[in-house]
Amino acid sequence: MTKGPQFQPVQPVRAYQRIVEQVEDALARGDLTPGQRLPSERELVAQFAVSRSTVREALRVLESNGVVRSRPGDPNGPEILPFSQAALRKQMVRLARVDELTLSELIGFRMIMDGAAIQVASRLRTETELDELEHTLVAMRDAIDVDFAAFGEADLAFHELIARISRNALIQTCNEVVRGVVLSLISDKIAHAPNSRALMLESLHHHADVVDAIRTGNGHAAARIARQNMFDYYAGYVPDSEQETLRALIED
Amino acid sequence: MTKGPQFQPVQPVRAYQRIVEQVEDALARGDLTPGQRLPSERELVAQFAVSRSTVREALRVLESNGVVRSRPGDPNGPEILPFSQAALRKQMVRLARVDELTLSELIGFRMIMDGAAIQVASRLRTETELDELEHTLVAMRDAIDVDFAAFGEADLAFHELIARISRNALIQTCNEVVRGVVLSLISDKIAHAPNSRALMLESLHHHADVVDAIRTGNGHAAARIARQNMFDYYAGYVPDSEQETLRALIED
DNA sequence: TGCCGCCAACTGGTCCGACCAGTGGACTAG
DNA sequence: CTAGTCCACTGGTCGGACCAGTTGGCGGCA
Repeated sequence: MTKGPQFQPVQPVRAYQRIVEQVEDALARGDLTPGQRLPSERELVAQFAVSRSTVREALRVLESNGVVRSRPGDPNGPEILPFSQAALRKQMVRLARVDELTLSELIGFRMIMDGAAIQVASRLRTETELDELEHTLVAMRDAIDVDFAAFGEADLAFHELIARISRNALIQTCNEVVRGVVLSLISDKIAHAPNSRALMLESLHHHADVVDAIRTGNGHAAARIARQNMFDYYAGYVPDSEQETLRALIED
Repeated sequence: MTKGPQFQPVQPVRAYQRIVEQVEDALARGDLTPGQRLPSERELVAQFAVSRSTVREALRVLESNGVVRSRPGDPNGPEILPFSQAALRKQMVRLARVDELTLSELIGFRMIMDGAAIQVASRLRTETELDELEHTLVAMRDAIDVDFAAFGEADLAFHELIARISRNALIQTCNEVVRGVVLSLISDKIAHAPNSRALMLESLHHHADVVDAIRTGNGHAAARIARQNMFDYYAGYVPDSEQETLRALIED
């Protein structure tokens, strides 16, 4: 067993990295808040005592991370952005294609998250939130007569409301991100399904059942219905060999 | 109701962005795979017909996204990296501090993910995987006599194994990322808990109960035990006002 | 007086050329 | 055949330059 002062491998710290760190730290400390502006690039050159190239590389990193946004000609300078899921989704999309995330894994993830959100929501929901859920059901029914995109939006509103009632922003964010990734993979297939209207109707009925279960406080049943619904909705696009893992999520 | 050719707001596409897109697309198509090398910056200048500043800004974005890594003096050029959770974690940490993600939301998320993974694992596990689980329990028991960090590692190994058995890499990744975020927030508090040894022992017993439930195929019970364990382990660090949402996750 | 249109002073986006400290392979001397 | 040197090339940084676009103020017009 070796002992000693556990040295860490030291890698050179680039100048633009330290600029990024300073900005992010200021943001973490609250010295910088969304909506505020950064000085102009040329002003930052003076403050950080580096060249404009270096400042710009730091700004590109911050911009890519969704921290700031630069607009040409804006006299106020780069804008500090509020957090957005765009960056998180970017990472997940990359994870989906590089690490060969399968569709069944994404759908299984959604079944878990949505089921859990519904289970929690059935406990914490207030009467007014229950009314809101009813309203989203009406909106979904109306959307069926419009087109598939409208139905998708209404469905999104339903699940966003569920996530909000569950009082967990992380569930909400992950749900939306993964939902976006799934749809980007198979939305065209769904839209061209011959029996899309029947699918929408069935999905609507499932959602209504979920709301009923939530009303009676039966979170376990509500969650099971929701998972079953999502399975029925997506299972057709999942290879048979992968469906077993999804079925394991439906069990009582 | 307005109709018409649905014009999209057009924002200028920066040159470095199109370079980033080309590289990411090549990666998505498989023309570029992890381990391969990009041409040198000066070579990219020629291929993309832009200035070196532009190439470098694109490389900084790619590097910040965890796609490539540049090393000074490397004659082989920037390296294409395999996916890492570092970028995903970075986004979540940012989400945690900017959007004021509460500790209870993070813990609730882990309770859900870990519980679901255990539920699925109890169905899909093989005999050899069951043996592996037993081994991680032994490792945890041994680690208690070392120190808290060792116990944390053994605990991590347990949950990673669970996630692997659940056959869902997304669960695995999210679990590890969120776990990292949680620990970065309260690891110091846990390490200085006066009764840390008692906590570790109790946690070990809970884990053993989980494995027993998995062995008998009782996924529902296993998941409930796991969620209860995580609640007991972390609840002390969560404000009373937020504990209600976590309790909603333990119910039968 | 009040409105409108022009203009100048910015902004960020891109390009160029240069220098530096490293790296690593080829080449040479032993 | 090995060990040491050397040099071509790498990425990191710098400074200056030009362009197109935005913006706000100034001046002229109604």
